[in-house]
Amino acid sequence: MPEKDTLMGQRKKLISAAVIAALHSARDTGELDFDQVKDFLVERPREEAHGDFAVNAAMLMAKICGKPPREIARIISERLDLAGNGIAAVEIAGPGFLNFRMREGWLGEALTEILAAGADFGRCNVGDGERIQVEFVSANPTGELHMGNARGAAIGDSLASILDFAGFRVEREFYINDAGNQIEKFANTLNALYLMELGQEAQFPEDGYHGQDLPKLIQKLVGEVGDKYLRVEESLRKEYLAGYALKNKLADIRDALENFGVKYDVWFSERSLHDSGAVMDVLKELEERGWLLKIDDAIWLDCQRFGEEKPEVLVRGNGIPTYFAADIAYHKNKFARGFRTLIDIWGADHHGHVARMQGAMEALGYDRDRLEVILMQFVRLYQGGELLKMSKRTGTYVTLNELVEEVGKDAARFLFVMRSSDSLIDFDLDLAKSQSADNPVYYVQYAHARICSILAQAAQTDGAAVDTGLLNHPAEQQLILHLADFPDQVAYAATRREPHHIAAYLLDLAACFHNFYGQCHCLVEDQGLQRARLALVGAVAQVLKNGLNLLGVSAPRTM
RNA sequence: GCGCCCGUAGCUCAGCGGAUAGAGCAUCCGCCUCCUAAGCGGAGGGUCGCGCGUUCAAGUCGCGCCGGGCGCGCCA
Repeated sequence: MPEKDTLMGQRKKLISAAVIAALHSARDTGELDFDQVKDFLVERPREEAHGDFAVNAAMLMAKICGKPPREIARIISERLDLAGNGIAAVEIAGPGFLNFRMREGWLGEALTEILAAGADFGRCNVGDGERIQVEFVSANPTGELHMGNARGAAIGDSLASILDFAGFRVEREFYINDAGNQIEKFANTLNALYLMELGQEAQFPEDGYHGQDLPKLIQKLVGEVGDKYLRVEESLRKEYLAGYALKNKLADIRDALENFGVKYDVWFSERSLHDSGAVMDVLKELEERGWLLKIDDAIWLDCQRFGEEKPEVLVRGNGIPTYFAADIAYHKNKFARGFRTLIDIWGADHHGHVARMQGAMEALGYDRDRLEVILMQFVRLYQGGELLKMSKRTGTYVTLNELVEEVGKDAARFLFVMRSSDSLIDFDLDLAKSQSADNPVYYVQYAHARICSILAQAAQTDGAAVDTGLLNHPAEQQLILHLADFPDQVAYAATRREPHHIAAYLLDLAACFHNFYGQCHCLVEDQGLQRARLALVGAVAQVLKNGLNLLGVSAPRTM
């Protein structure tokens, strides 16, 4: 059961218990015959006419009991003990659903609970204190962050917030790829740029980095140190240049992410794994466990043992370990830090890496399922109706900073996080910029601003108690139902690791509010009714804010 | 060729094995003497890619096709 003690979860539990008791009672009298009750669902039906909660137990038990579903539903309903659990009525419907209607006033009680919980409403405990780490973006510090990184940042940060709200102990981590081939290429590029900037003969490397940010960085460096490194040995110069550039690029990345509302708990250096010997240690461990193969001077992981097509290189013939080797050491390190579950968010182009990474965890004796990888499909950029090919290497890409500047943090984050990570996003820059008022995020934010405006205009509260029983308009009841559902939505999104459900929920809640707004006035003569409605919209504002907060989107008081 | 993801309204996408498949945009028709019209109400628009299977029940699960994206390196 994803919901433990949530508002709706409590009610569902009561109904579930009542149904189970009825089934057992029927078996005791011999009316029904079965070994055990199948796991049935207590859910909120889409149709209002189908009551407050629907149960599919009768349909699931039909085969075991050898009776038609509606017959079983009748037996259950006759044996239900409705006393003391808030259930007002049950009816049999459709193919054998049991539709439950709660006692009048239960929504009022729910609203009271929501108001009491305030900023904490929506918290649940599916995580049960489990330590979980979300690693995301982890872009090479050789360039600027692009749209794909932005999507990863939005998804990762929101997921971490949702997990936290759902009772996990979460840490956000950025893995710095400050070692390996890329860094070598990076250093070569910087070296060439440095020499060129000082008017020296130099050839730009064929596989160098073309980002516009690098020449600027070199100019800045020359301004600081001049030609001091012209006369030192090339390898030392490269090391210095790479170190300088990495420090600067990393600071830029950190700033860009903070502008996007993302803050990490840990920045973890790949290089530190090499320096500390952790990479060598893990290779040794794999060897002791018998997972290594030696072919053509290279050392391979025997991936076929966990069902992969071919072995994978861990140490090249030249003695330099691959990225994969470092990544294994890295993930072992994560487990050693005490995380029960690791979540990595990668681009779809890395999917080939998933199975062997999980396999490597298995080789080290960990349960492979404790490493979860979320693959996100690409962001395709369009401008002027044309596809923009993004390439960090050739320097043609839209940066995260440009995105924040032109589209805005709120709109960009919402756009990324409202879609499932499985779906390929076609991002039309012109549309995002020019028609930003059409962005769904404003629909949600507008609902919040509208409520703040109402609350600001309301006369100060006289402190009298709110009579939630006055909220019996269908639009009011629908609103409360939506509000009450929030904790379950959080639990669901956390369990599935899918932040987009929260965005969908908020759009739904906003729609529900806007509909209510058209039908019911809050500032009315009747003071009792006004108090009740102000309490209701106050709860809506609170839930909108709580939800937007999970997505890293602001809840403006005015728009 | 093999692996992963996707295919749902004209477009972009939701959809926890359940009841009459939804939203936004676009099109059309209404709604500001009234708490923010960045809003609301209504209309049209669907062989849920195709086929077979599992199930009381399939957009949802399984298998096979078709179409698109991405991978398949002593790169990361």
